[in-house]
Amino acid sequence: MNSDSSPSSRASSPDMDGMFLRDHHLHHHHHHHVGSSVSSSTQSGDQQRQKMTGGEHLRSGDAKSASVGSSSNSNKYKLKKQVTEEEMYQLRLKINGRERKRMHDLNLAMDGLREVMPYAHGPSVRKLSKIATLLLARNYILMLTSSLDEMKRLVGEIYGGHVFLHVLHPVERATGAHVYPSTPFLDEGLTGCAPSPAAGLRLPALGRTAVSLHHLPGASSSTHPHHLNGPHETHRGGKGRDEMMSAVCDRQRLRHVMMIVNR
DNA sequence: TAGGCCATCTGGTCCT
DNA sequence: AGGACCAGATGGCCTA
Repeated sequence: MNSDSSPSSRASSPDMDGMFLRDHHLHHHHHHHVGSSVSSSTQSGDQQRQKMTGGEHLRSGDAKSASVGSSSNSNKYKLKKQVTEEEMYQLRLKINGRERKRMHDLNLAMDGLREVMPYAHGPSVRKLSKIATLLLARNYILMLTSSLDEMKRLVGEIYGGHVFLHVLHPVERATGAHVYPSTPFLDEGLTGCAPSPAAGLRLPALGRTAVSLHHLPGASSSTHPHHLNGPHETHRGGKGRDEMMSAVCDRQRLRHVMMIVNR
């Protein structure tokens, strides 16, 4: 399954069963055979299967053949040796299929996360990348946590401290410093300007695909399709927080808040 | 065209 | 032993 069903989706994914073995995988110890691997990616499944089951298909780098060679039990060795190439082919297909399913499930979970993220959804909006989704989610959680804490403090003040429930933010617990999301959800993780070292999300080493911070949706530009800033404040005491406070002052909503707090 | 993002395959490791 | 998980490698698609 291709999880990209949005405008950002690829036009097509290679035939799954057909690409179970690329040329560069057959030549596992000879990576960077660019020329041959390019053509192999367009081969049909039958063509690749023929390679796999052909005379020179099993290199020492192959997992199963390697396990055969490393076996210390001679009987086991003979049994392993009897595994036919067809069986190995089927096993490879099976393993690849499991891995595909695992990644698809991961992508489904990522889609579920995107659905609850505060950014523009829609068919005309490019969906968040995986890294952007995770960074946004983290900062969104941080913001919600501190907002909840502030609501509870306000409720406590209104009721003369009788219902004062100060829930320490995880970062506060770790550092003793009070935490407010001073930047848009995504911005914090992207810039590394987290409230504290404990909260700072360091960008992982992304290999050849280094993330361009300024290109991530909503990171800085308000003209980008994703407005992560949206109705949420960009700093302490911003518009979003004012709205929240006014909402809390609404008597009906205050009752609702009290129900939640005292639950 | 380069860079970003992604899907897929693969081999290794860990767990049940 | 088999499955889950992970990271590396590779090629395809898209966009600035």
